[in-house]
Amino acid sequence: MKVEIKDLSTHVGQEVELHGWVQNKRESKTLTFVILRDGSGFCQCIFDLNVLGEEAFNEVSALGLESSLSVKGKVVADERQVGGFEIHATGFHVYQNCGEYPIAKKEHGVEFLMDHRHLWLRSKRQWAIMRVRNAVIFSIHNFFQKEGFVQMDAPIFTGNACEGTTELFETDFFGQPAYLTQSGQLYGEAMAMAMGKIYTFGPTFRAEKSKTRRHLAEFWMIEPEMAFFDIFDDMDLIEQFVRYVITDVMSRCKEELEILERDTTVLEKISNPFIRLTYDDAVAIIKGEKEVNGRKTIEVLEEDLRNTVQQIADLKADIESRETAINAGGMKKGQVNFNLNAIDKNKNTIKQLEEDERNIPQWIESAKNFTYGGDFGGSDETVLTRMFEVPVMVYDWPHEVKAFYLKRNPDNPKLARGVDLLAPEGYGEVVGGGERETNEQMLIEKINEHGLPMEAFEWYLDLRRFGSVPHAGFGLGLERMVAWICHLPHVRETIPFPRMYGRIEP
RNA sequence: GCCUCAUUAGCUCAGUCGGUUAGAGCGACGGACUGUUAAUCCGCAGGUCCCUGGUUCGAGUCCAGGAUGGGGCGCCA
Repeated sequence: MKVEIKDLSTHVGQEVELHGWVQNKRESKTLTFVILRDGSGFCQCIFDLNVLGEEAFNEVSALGLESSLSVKGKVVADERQVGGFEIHATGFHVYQNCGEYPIAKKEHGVEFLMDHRHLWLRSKRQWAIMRVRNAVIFSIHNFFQKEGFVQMDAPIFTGNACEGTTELFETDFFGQPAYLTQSGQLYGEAMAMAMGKIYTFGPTFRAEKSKTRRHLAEFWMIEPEMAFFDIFDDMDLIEQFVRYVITDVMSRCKEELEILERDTTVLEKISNPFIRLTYDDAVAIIKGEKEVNGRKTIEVLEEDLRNTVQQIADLKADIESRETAINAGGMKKGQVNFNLNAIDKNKNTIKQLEEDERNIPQWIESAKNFTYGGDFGGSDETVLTRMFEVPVMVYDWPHEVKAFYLKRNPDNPKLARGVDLLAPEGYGEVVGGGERETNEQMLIEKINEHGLPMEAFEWYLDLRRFGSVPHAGFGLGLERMVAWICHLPHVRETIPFPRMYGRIEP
């Protein structure tokens, strides 16, 4: 009977047939252990010389990693195994025995792995990440659907740079210049006026030459837009939404998060209320004028820097002692390998820590010198979120630094009702949104101020001419959300084939 | 666009003050051993030291320029 690995628990004691690839293999004289992966899971299959006979046994022993095959055998429960089951093979069919597989069972560099992304996706960590991504997408749809939102799609080709700020990819649309969308936001507003509550879910393109762990040139964004919502309704929804998605994904991806060695106690903090700060309060905290739990940002950062320096020293001492032990001789080869591996790992960690060591002083300077009125930089976000265990929402921004379509605070027209949700653990801005300007005249002023072509916004202004209502929305960066949930060092691992500055293949 | 770090075997990395024939581990391959989970043992193969130019009796090593990549800033989700 043909079954998938994920369903083995319902077939204990039965003869089944699995189809998959050799994820790993260990051989001995009479037994060969193959970790088979079929996309749904991993399962050890045991091939016994005495069961299969010499010819068949030699064939399976000779299989290279990622060879494809089907295996017939009996399902046996075994607690020691990943997934809890193993197969005692009675027969098999090889689809292809492949040669040396490029991705070895050891640490690889980023560039090598990115060049082999089409194969890297098969590895266990990537498998886990892609399943979390899938779960996040599923949860997002679940949340909005149960809340009565209608999913609608914004166009990907646009005729103009709609927000006028970022650089866009230009393309040819039947002889006219066109751009790949940087946001579905404006179209979302039009759709919300038709349906009440909508959300878009699609790819977004930014032509910025960003080289950071948070940026992609092509990424997926979820943009809900709600009629009759103000900034506070918006923040309530953001909080509810983010909490729902994370809680749901944690419960459905236990195995995946375990593979990723994600410390979920940090994620569980999501059940506590999120921090809400006005821009003014956030600036005071960043600059160290206001304490959080009796501590100032600069002190915390300086302590982080000292810890980093200490960690580097500790790791170097560890490397040195291992090297001394190896050079002293008398060590078994296996032990030597183990120590060499540990040294390699430590050296990699040191490289990362040394980058922190170079960056943290810059962040401290940037925090000290932050001038009121400016937008937050990546480092300011890191500094601010470093002070809290839960996501932080910052709202009421100086209107100059935010998009033209944001509504002004009626009590203080210098402030725009935008809100950013900053994730903990250095993941930065995961959500950006706010209440939209409803006043036609204010919008016209802003469009002129930004030097945008008025004729391209006539349709948008119509939304304020015909039944204008308070409304709000936000945009969630899918990849940043996945990176945060999985605790990944870079968003490039959260999308099957990342498109970023300097990377268009594979 | 700016700052910073890097580039040596298929992969991960050593390579001292500029010195003679460039090393290790992993992987691969051949063999021994083993209910194994990246920690057994022996053997074997494997190099355009990123590119160009310069300094020098001599450059993987020093200098200049370039390419590619990592990270940070700006920009943003």
